[in-house]
Amino acid sequence: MDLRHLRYFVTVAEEENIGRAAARLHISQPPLTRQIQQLEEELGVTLFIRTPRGMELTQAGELFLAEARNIRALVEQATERTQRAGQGKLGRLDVAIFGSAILDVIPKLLLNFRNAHPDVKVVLHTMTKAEQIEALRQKRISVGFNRMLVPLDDIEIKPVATEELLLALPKEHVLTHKAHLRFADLRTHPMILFPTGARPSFIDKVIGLCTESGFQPVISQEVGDAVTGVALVASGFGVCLVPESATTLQFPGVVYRRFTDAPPNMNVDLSCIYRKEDQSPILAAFLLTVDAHGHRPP
Amino acid sequence: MDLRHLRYFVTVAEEENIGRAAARLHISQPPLTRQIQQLEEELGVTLFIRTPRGMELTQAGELFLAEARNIRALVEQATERTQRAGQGKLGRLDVAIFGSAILDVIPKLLLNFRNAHPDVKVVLHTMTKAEQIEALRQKRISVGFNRMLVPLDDIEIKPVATEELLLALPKEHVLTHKAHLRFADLRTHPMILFPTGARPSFIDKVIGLCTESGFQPVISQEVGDAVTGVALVASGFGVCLVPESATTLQFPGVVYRRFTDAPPNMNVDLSCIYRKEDQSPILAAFLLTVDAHGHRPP
DNA sequence: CCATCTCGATACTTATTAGGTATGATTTCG
DNA sequence: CGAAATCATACCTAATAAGTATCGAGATGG
Repeated sequence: MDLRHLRYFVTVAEEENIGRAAARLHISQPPLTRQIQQLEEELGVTLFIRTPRGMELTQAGELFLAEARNIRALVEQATERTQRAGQGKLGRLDVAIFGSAILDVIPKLLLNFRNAHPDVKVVLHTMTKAEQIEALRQKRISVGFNRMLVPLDDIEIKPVATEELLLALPKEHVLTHKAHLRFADLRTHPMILFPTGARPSFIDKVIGLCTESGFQPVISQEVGDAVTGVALVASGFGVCLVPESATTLQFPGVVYRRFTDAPPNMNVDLSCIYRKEDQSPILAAFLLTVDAHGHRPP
Repeated sequence: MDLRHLRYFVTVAEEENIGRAAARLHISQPPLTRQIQQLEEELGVTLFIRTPRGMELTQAGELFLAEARNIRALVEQATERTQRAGQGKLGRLDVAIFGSAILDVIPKLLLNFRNAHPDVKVVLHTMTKAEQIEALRQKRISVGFNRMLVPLDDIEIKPVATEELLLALPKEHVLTHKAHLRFADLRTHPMILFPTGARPSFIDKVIGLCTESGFQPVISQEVGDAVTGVALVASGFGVCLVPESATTLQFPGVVYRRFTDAPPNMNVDLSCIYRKEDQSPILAAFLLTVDAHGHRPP
């Protein structure tokens, strides 16, 4: 039995006449007669009573008509849904983020993507950098977001945003009142660094900048993420260098200051990573959204 | 797209390997490769990632796999159900009965049929003889039960049972105490006759018997059916000739008596009627049940 | 009441397409 | 680096669906 048989059968049942049905199907009458006979023979059931006026469904035929229509509708629906899935418009995307990345750029990105692809279920997973790479390789996720990524053979790195580094410091701190804040001013002030965990990471960027400026940072405390860092700033543990997006965190007693001598390398990247060989249309659509988002003035 | 495509697709998805799938399908590998390509082309969707280790479903492929399995199961179910319908094991049978036929033989018959064909929904309609014939012709019913039927061109009549006529009479009636009740004894006793309505019917049978015995019945009352007749016997309106099956009706104060001189024609038939050209397997199954039921000692 | 029409069935031919054989291209693995 | 495994391609054969012409049984209408 074929879907053709069902199509033919439904048409004959609707027209109650083989000739008219054949015309509607754009074939001639004899093959249609034969296909119906074939269907009846295969089922072992008489589906039509042949009368001199045409074809009349038997009770079994009535039942089969309902089933055939249902099956045809399901086939159409399956086709449509599969095509939508193939175009990246239907399905699921597992995305990994790191602790404090959920601050500014990524939520906007996800919101854009959800608006453009409402039937793609985006599932967020919080993972460290190492966990993200392992999860990518095991295909538990399709995209990860992170900073300070080192190239790998099988993982593509796509820059999403570059953020300037700002200084988070207590409202009453001596540096707060300087007209021109320079990076070298940090030399003697205790600093909160983050994140602990896998290297290289943001912490190395900060230490590198200090070294370039000719000093070793005075480390007050190492913490897990920017949120904790800024919380400690509020508590007077010291100052903390944070990416610009962290300014979303408004702590009472904490202010953010830009450096007036910011060198070109004094910013930190945010990238997304995915398997190089991943051809998933949903990923492709997601990367398009990332591109669209990325094109904004520096 | 064909059901073949679905079958092939599901097999390849299950084996994750075209060669093994081809073996399971008892075809060679190249045509299977082509059919899968064809399916992908028609859908416009990549269903598999080809790797040197085999075929791996894409996300769209996973979705299509679920749909394809579902469709295949439905096709199988549709086939099965249609075949059961074609064998008269599934469907609906509309049966007409007359007022008091629901007393003995017909309920037993219907019960037998329901046990043998539990998935055939039997729908009972109460109709007069004329209504039954009209409903048969309009295909609103498939079978009718009645008595005293006259042959028609398009309607087949199949005898179901022959019942002796008994006399229903009040417990205190003078005839109750006669050792040998003869038909001619009815000559002077007021009788209740039934049914009113289309002729010929049971009433004509009774009048005919009286005429044969050489008298005109004294008509006390004409009523619609046996139930009403026996009820009036209980109320003292007179005696009433009823088919044997009416003895199921046990009224206080009413007794039934057999005639000792019952002539061969002193019984009444119960028949079923159906369209001569009706080839419905459900009807055929029902008539088989009627035959099986009919074979019982007189 | 017979000619005519309608409808499905059949016989035969043609065209399409599924399936088979042989082989190629590529990757993995010992 | 050779061998094995995997899917893809080219080409041919076989199965089957579709087309043409015609038949035969009932209805229809002058």
